[in-house]
Amino acid sequence: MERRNTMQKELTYDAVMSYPGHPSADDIYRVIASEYSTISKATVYRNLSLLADEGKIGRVESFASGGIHYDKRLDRHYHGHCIKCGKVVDIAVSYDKEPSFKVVSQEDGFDIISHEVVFVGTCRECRKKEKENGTEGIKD
Amino acid sequence: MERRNTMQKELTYDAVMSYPGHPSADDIYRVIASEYSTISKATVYRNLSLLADEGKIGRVESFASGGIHYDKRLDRHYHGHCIKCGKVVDIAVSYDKEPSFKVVSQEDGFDIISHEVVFVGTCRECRKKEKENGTEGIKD
DNA sequence: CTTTTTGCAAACCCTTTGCAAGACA
DNA sequence: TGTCTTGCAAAGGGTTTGCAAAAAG
Repeated sequence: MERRNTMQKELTYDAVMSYPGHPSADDIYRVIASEYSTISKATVYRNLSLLADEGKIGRVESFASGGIHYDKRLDRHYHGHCIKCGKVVDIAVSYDKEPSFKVVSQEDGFDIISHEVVFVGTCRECRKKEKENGTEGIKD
Repeated sequence: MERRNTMQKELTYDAVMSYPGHPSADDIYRVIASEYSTISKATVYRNLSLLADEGKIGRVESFASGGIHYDKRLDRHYHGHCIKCGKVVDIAVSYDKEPSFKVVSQEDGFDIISHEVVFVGTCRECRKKEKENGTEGIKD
């Protein structure tokens, strides 16, 4: 499988690099389509997946929305997943104590490749919206 | 909203409690449908979601498959997500050092409710399958 | 030229929803 | 009774796939 360079591939990569935050595939598609209207959604999906597989961009599973988000940052860092809107945001944290895990039981035979720490919560925009609407406590 | 008990709700709960591992909604549906063939998939989905919201069963987002899995265990424990088949398995770990996180920057205004530690890797069945087929290194 | 990549549309998977009929309290 | 819950079928969203035409090397 010899890999070829195409304008669509570059547009996809550039769009991720210049997108603020953690865009979904559809976010990227819309950006590109706005200036290159004939690009296909399938092409964008394929190229994003390819770029992530090649390690050129990051791939983030959203805990909250279930969908896939992409990330220009390749270094190890932490994400917050907003339970209200599903958005993924970078979180700067440090450990008081660095954790180190020890696998106590491998009876299930699971082979650990890596671990992720995911923060779950609410983003500023969603809390602001709730405060404005004052609907926090309202149940049907 | 007064909640009512139905046979479907009990069947759903019982199916989760007796299912080994971490079934998807569809896994549970198939179990119930095999002996109570008129149950609707929507009912199972609704009841699983309800039971999880009520804290009677656990809900697990699968990193690997993107879908939702359910869990009979309600205590805090750790999961391994198989990148090959998407299965969720329990992992017994202990910390050499308990981590404690400190949020260094809240410039993004993210409000942390909880955090999850997710182990990513391969389950025994998938590694066994790979070994048998000997297809590890084969690329198209 | 050969093989990869594209665009299109349809297929797919998993989950949710609208609604009338049925079941619980 | 009143209203919560069910079953059905259809809609939904996010992503993937098959295929012929176009483009890269």
